[in-house]
Amino acid sequence: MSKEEKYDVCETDIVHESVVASVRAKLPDEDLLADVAELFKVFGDTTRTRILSALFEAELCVCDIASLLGMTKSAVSHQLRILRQTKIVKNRKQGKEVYYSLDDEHISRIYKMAVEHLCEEK
Amino acid sequence: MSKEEKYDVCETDIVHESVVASVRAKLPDEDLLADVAELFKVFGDTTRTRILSALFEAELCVCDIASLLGMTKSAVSHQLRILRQTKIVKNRKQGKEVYYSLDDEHISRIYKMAVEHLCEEK
DNA sequence: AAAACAGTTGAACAAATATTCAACCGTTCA
DNA sequence: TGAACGGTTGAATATTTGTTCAACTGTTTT
Repeated sequence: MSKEEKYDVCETDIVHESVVASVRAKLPDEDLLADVAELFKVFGDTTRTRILSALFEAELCVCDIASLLGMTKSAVSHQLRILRQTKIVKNRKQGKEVYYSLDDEHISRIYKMAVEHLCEEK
Repeated sequence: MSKEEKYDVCETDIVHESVVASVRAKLPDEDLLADVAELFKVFGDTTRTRILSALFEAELCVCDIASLLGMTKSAVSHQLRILRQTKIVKNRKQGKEVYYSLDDEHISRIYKMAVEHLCEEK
């Protein structure tokens, strides 16, 4: 146990070893944590939250959303792909148009809860 | 109304104008949306979610957290600053050590809700 | 069949962000 | 007082991520 072992990582002596050990035992596994972070990351972008709050009101095609947000269809489509991959949004093709709507009520509630929280705060 | 006005933004003819108008009227204001996105962005990082799930279990000093996550104190401190600025975490100084704990129960519930949601899904 | 349109995609670019590194501050203890 | 330690900070670097641009697919319409 040379002094050289005590780098910046600080994993010796002074740390409250017993507390750290007990917390470590209770930590959720890394896979779950990664999923949680990924879900929140999806909500953590203004463009996507704008898209979502639009879809809370109605089913919309890409062109509608683009016009609503004042963005190009391309930019919107890119973000819709992310929302689709994370199962937050689903789509339905009709003729030339692709209509998007919310996929998961469960996830919607998380989002609305946050909005309400922030509303109260003000 | 020349043809040149119809760029990629697609804000003419074919769009479902009445639907778009009614949705636009119901959209939350931009400030709120920005706040929502910002809050989620904070949760949207693996390091921060790991820190938070540790603090759910116990109050911890920076050194504890660093050792728990296998990261440098500096990296942890940078992330704690973000969590502090967004009022998700608070700190208490005692001697040389700074102890961190969760600040807002309200926000904690949002986080836990997401974790539960993802647990069920599996 | 060809033109027009809705939407997607991949590469390139620009902006945002996490970690590292080194220097620093404040407290404790010899 | 000064060395040791916990913690913070700012600049630099590396990575991630959002938007743009141009090319493309598939459907409708003439």
